[in-house]
Amino acid sequence: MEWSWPESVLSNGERVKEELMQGRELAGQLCRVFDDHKSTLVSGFGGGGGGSAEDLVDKILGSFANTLLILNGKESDGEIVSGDQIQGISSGGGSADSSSWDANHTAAVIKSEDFYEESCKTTSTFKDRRGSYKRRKTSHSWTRDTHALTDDGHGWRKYGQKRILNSKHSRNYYRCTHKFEQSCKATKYVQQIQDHPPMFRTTYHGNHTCRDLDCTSPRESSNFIRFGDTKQNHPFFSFFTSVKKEELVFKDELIIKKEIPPTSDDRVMTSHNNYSWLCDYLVSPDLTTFESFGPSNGVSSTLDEFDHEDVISRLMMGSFDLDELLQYI
DNA sequence: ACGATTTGACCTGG
DNA sequence: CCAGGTCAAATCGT
Repeated sequence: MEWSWPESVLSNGERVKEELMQGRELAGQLCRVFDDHKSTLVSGFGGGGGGSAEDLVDKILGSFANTLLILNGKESDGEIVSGDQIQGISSGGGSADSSSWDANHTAAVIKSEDFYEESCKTTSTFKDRRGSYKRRKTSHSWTRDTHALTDDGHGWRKYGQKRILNSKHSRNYYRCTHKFEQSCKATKYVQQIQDHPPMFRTTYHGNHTCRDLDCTSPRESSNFIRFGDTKQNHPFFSFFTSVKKEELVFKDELIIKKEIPPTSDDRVMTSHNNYSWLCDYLVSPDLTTFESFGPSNGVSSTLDEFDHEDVISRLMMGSFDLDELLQYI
């Protein structure tokens, strides 16, 4: 199918290139920052990190935001642009499915959904398909170790519990409260990995695409990246830096509330996919900007083979040839 | 009544 | 084959 980028995109190609080059440069700097914080990758972000990494990510986010806006031909000249606005822009272009971006990233989810759709179509076989799913192969997951079960600000609903081999404690599975209402694909599982002191490992999969305040951080008004906004408003950073005066603590299945000061050393983060977890934040599933040009408009022939995450990852790693990217424009 | 949790069944990837 | 991830009926809590 024939498809071409909007004229505004073509005329702004140079500016796109500039923005991306800046993003690449900043990403390179950020990578060096990460290297400096290898052992304590995440704790360095929050309280005692000095903020340099945050600043860099701010700038990178800004670059990408500007790029996306230019691509949309709706640049806003230095204006602070929130993710909400970006989504609004993108929704005008094509698919209104805010989860499509994420779907393109998470093969397992796609498979799962495909299967589910398939099940729905063949209603005769729909009944009793428990446990029928596609296990995620390449998990874009990250873990968070805490000494207590922390409230991460999202609405979770438990959907399963499992005893894990060679583990004293069973693993609890949670999905986003708004999984069905808003097709939010975020899941996590929590497992106690140590007794004294108690240590819990929470493994997150997928991003929240829901917009409910209960689901996004209740202390933040949006799950969307707020480009150009203060650091605190980045979900990425709020995850680490938001003040959690209240923490839920499990004790023999009894949940008690405990006042604790926000500590960063309590939060150890491990990515299972290098920087992809960061990319998940950098590119919110709701940022359907590329997608808005997408399949419904016939761009799929090009962009389907255009691994968004890979591109962003490579941009992050500074290994992407900008001309290579611009060929897609 | 309704939403959340529990729990055994079920299915898949490795 | 089996450990892990998910489903959904039963149960619980409000």
